[in-house]
Amino acid sequence: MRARTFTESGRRAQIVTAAIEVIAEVGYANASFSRIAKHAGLSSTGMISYHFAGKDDLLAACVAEIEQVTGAYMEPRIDAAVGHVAQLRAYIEANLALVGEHAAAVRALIDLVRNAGSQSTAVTERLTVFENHFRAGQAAGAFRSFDVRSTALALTAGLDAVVVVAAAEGHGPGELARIGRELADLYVRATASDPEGGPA
Amino acid sequence: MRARTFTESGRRAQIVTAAIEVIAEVGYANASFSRIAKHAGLSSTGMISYHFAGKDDLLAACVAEIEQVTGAYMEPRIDAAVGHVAQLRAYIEANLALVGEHAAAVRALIDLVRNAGSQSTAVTERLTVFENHFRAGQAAGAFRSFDVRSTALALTAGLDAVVVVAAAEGHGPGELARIGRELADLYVRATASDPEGGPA
Amino acid sequence: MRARTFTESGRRAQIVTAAIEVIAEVGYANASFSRIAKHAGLSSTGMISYHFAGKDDLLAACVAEIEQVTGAYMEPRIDAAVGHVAQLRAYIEANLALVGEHAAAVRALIDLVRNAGSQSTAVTERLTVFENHFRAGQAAGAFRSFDVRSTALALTAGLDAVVVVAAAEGHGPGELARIGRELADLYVRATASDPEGGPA
Amino acid sequence: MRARTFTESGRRAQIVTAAIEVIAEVGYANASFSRIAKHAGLSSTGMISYHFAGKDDLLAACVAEIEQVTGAYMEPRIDAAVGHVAQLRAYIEANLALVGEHAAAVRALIDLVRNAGSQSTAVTERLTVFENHFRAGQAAGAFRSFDVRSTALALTAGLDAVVVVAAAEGHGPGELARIGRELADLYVRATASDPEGGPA
DNA sequence: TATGAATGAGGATTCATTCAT
DNA sequence: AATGAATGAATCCTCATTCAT
Repeated sequence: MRARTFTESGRRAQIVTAAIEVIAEVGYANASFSRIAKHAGLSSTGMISYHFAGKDDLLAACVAEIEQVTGAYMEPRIDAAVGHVAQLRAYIEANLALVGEHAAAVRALIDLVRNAGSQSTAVTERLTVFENHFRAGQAAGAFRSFDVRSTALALTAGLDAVVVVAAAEGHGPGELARIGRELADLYVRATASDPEGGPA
Repeated sequence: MRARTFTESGRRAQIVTAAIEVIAEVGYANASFSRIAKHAGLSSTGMISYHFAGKDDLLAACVAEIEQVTGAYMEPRIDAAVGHVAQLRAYIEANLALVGEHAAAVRALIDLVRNAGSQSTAVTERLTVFENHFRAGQAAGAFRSFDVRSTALALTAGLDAVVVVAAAEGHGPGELARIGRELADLYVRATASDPEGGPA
Repeated sequence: MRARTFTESGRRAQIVTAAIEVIAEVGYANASFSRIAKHAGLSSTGMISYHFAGKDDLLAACVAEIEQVTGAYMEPRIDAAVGHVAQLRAYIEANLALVGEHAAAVRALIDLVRNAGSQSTAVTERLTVFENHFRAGQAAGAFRSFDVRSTALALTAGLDAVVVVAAAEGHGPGELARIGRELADLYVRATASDPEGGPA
Repeated sequence: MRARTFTESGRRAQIVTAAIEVIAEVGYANASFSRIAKHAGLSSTGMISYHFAGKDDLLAACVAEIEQVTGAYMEPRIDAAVGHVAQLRAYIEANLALVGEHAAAVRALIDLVRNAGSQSTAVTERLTVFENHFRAGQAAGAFRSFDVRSTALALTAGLDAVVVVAAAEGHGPGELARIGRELADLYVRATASDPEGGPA
């Protein structure tokens, strides 16, 4: 029933799960210890402070938990794709598909990243992954030459926005797949290497 | 020196300016009346409540003020461009250039949009503008056929992310122009109509 | 149109009238300068502070105004009655009839008396009037022998309560007259001198 | 020393007791959390908010506590009386006697009922009790025919007023008993059924 | 006379955290 | 390991009053 990371155990995991659901429901800004404790069925917030060093610690644990869950879902799908372009497409489509499976986790993660992103190391990681992927793809001729940093930033942020809206609107798998293809098309074209000659 | 909307006067404008700077500095979540009052050199938060009906009112005034300032900067530049594609490019480049002129305003606006966006009408407007622009461009053959909603969402969110980082890093005009061209390239390619034949 | 005491003039009277209406509407506790100023069409509360030494002063002016209005209505009716018992009855019936004519004033007055009564001299006056009336009536054999103080207190407070409810329920003149007779009967019997023999 | 309801325990009861005393001292309108906390020896108002959902909750707890205390005092005395008239008299005399035992509670209760009465169910109850008592007594021939509603209202309000003043003046038991008899006489006469013939 | 901006204390409430048990 | 009471700072907001214009 309850998703739990292998590193978490018992109460910690229970609180993390509750926190994720609360963040998904009321947003990062309104996710107080009070609300989380109530959602977790705890009678006091002291319980949370006891198990976590502070709010940052709890939030970091949430990020870790979500990444564990989402990674387990997305990684095999990405790895199944062959080639830099196909993997980019696979990433995007898997991310949209993920919305259908773990809507709360996805919404919570994006909210967390937006608001507490600067502190977490886990947060900057995805950007680096994208940058490296783009650089490798460029070297292999799969992507055209562009500024990997700005591009990675723009594309991941855009993807997040689409995912959040999709999660909020509660689409079925079919519609999510369609949106995933749309966005993948968009990003693939944006980064595609030019055919011989190329544009002026 | 102080930007002010024609409808604002005296203290109201002063408070709005302070609020924008505070939001840009510490973020929407931490922009309390206390901090804003201190930043504005006011002795109490009652002053703010005196001039604004509530936090929402103040925030709305901030959005209005920023949009006034940014609109005055960007609109002529966009209007100077001819054609749907050129205008898309102009929008993006103008937005990056704006960072050099009004960094605080830009950062504050994006934070405001992210956090209080759902309430404001002004907030959803830009999305609609993009959607309409895409639709018109598609009809004119300037853009390929794509889902205007998801695309508008992804591109505006991506643009915002790049702008925020650029603002935070304090680039000079030259670097900002370069990033603007990069992003414009990215988005133009993403939305370009296919040459004859086109891809499979 | 506007009821005004001869001692009041212009702005003061306007503010007093507004204050009475506000007290009648939202109650003494919620009758802030803000609300009164708004109701009076004034743009600031400073206006009120300018014309009145303080809240107590304004409230005293309200009491005076209301007593002027209600006195003008009730006194002739009471004076028309002959005899102590008949005057008691006339007082009660006139008070209920007054509800139909000046509901707001009556409600405001009772609220004022309840909440600010201890300070005002005007407030304790009615009690004294009742006590004196009872004493005189007792001396004349119209009333039986009872503690005039407790009785005056109990009867005036009971009358007030009935008046408040009657005012709140918006009865027509007929119903108000009926209630007046009911209450007059009650109080006349309560104070009536015993027939020869008297009760056990 | 400290009155406490069986349902209350520890701090809650302590705060309720302090609140009752504060209300009795400075009145409902001025009974702020600040004052109550200070009176209870608490260092912050947060303590109160921690134990009570809000001001309404605290006030409701006060009413419940007082009713518990006063009920325990008055009920046996009323039940000991036989007959409708005797019970009316017993009620009034017990209420005055109660002032000698729990002056603060009585004053606070009346203030609470006056100001926050509309919300509480417990508040309208007494009126209904009186009305039913009168109706039953009328049917039994103990009371004359009168409008039970207006009468119940007038008599309870009058009783409250007398009680409040008596509580404020700090009478001894003897004086309170005298006032009780006075008022009981008054009310019994007011409601007594006519001897054969009846008055003109 | 009149205005309305400014003040600063006080209102209830929520917050993350600590501590004794 | 767990509890839950206690804390006190911080939140936005309303209040009556003052003061310069």
